[in-house]
Amino acid sequence: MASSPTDPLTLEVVDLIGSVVARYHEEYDRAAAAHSLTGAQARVLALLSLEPLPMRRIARTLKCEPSNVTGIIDRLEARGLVERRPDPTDRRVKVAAATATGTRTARQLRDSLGFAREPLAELSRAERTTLRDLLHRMVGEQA
Amino acid sequence: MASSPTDPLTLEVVDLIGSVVARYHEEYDRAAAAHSLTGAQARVLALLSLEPLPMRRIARTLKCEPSNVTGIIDRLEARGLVERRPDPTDRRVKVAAATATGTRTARQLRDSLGFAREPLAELSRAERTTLRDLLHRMVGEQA
DNA sequence: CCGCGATATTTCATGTTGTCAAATACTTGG
DNA sequence: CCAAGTATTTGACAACATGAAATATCGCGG
Repeated sequence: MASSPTDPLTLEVVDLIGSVVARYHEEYDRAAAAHSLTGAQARVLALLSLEPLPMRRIARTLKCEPSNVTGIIDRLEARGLVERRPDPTDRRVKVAAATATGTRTARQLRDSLGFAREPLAELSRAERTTLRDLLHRMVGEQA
Repeated sequence: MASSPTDPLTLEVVDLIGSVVARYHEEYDRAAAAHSLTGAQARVLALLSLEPLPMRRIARTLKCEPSNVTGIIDRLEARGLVERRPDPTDRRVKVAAATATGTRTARQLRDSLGFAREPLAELSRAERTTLRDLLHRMVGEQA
């Protein structure tokens, strides 16, 4: 190990990551609230706007119980943003898919988020590249 | 603004930050669960281990309603990790303070977190310094 | 000094998210 | 075909979050 857990520099970086995490959530929830969505609903809608997914896969991606996903999809479906489809190859599974309205909402959400997180604009292109590489190695190593 | 919201490099960094956020939560909740604490409880306990705070200040730091803090402190107090003290200068306010046990728990929590987040060790000292500076500018600009 | 508006905390009602256990429906391999 | 396994839902419950209303206290203007 390159440094002890209590190494001051490491602790400082860990704290900074904590700040970034807090900030990220704040903005994510605010953007979601602008569409009367909760953070969890927005996350699932964003997922489904990429591709339809069976309930189980959503749960695995979110690292939560499938029974939890039922409720979230229920609420999204009640608002017409998502629909449940049968899986032709396995009648047990239900595939959740974003509706046209849902896809549109997801795109607006993503745009407003990308825009809100633009403090990255304070960094130069070269700096953003460096940041990308460092973060990539971090998440790469821990995955 | 230095780049459009849909700039590919910016979007990639934003996605990476999303990964870091997810990973951070996962580890934070796991470390908290090791002490039978929820994420919110662990966060408040960590706060109070630095210095005692009035309920209102806790709410402001957590960006939530004061009525929410009441419940979290209730649960921490029931387990002897925190205590409510009167404020000598204003009898309306109650100051929440970590007990000796609470302080010890908070320290263990912090150590295990620092250790768990040691994928930072994959980065050299110079790289961690660069990362610190970049993150610092990010959160500095947006604060 | 008195009273009135502001502030700190709590309580209550309600909604969302999360867990776990059990029920139901379906698939698959022996 | 049947038993074991899988996908989803349901129900009970806890934590977290908000907002409105109640209570206690503060501080200031008159």
